[in-house]
Amino acid sequence: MTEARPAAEPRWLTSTEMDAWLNVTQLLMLLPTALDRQLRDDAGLPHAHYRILTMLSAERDGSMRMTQLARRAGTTTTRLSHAVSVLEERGWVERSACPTDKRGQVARLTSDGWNFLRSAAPGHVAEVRRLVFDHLTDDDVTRLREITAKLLPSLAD
Amino acid sequence: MTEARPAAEPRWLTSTEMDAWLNVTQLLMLLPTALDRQLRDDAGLPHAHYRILTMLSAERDGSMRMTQLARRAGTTTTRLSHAVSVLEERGWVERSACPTDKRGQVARLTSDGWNFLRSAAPGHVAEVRRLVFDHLTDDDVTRLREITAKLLPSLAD
DNA sequence: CCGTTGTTGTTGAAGTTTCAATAGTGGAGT
DNA sequence: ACTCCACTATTGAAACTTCAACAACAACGG
Repeated sequence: MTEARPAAEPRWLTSTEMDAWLNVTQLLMLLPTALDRQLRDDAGLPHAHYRILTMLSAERDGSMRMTQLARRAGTTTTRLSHAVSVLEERGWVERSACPTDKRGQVARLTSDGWNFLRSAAPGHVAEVRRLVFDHLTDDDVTRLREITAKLLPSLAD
Repeated sequence: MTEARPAAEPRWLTSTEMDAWLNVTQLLMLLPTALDRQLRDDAGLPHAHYRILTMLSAERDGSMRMTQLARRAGTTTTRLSHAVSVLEERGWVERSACPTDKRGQVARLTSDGWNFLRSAAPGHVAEVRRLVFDHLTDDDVTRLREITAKLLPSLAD
């Protein structure tokens, strides 16, 4: 025998892959921090909470089941449960029992929630432009959409 | 006069930009969570802490000033200070006074720190491959490196 | 109908990040 | 030497996330 099974030399990253990965991880650290800062300063909530509101606002009635909302927002049910509690205290979201499944809860954007989003959106979009799209060509954007689309499926369970 | 200054209609995202942005933000939510889970389960620390160790390991003597380490790791000095306290308790990092600047502190990877990294790296690289590079062509990787390189400068202060 | 298993959503404690405040030192100008 | 401002790093409290445990209901098979 030559070597134990799990000790087989791993396939390390190539030089190009390593460069890309260093950039990606740096972006993973810096971009959320930058988005959080703008939203905290200007609107008083973290990006993850803002995201929950926008996902609700994409529904016609501004409401969604908790589990589905968690999936859409890219978060966990635990995180969502805590977050909705905060958003509920601020009056932007309301919980109600699901009529078709007694286990379920439905989160709904309140009137204040809609108003808040309308007031916060322009500043946030401006920041997203400033941080991201101002630096990219149309072709970059298309390619970014394609590449991210390839990565998402395996991350969504 | 027609309208107040800050109320000018913002430049909303185009359809393509919005698609790309939805993907990017979803990635921003899911990828760190996935990296954290693998590292917590297999190595017992979050990705941000692992990243600090790898940045130290890239230095020949495994040591760096706190502020520079924070920049390299894409974090803040506050976060780093807390993180190094944890890493120090686990025996993977040591602090010492900077000889040339009495305000400064130097973080250094210990022998245990090096050993830990050697043991954790293969599993982590495998996960990075599984989550990211297995889904991308060589051209994708090159393009990803270019696009991220365009975004980083404005994020690094 | 009953037991079993899976799903939904919440909770509390522990760990991590954020924010504001702070102490100590460096550096430039007077 | 002194003043002023910038830089370095840390601290504690509040906010957010993670993890394990749990309660309640749904869905399925016997």
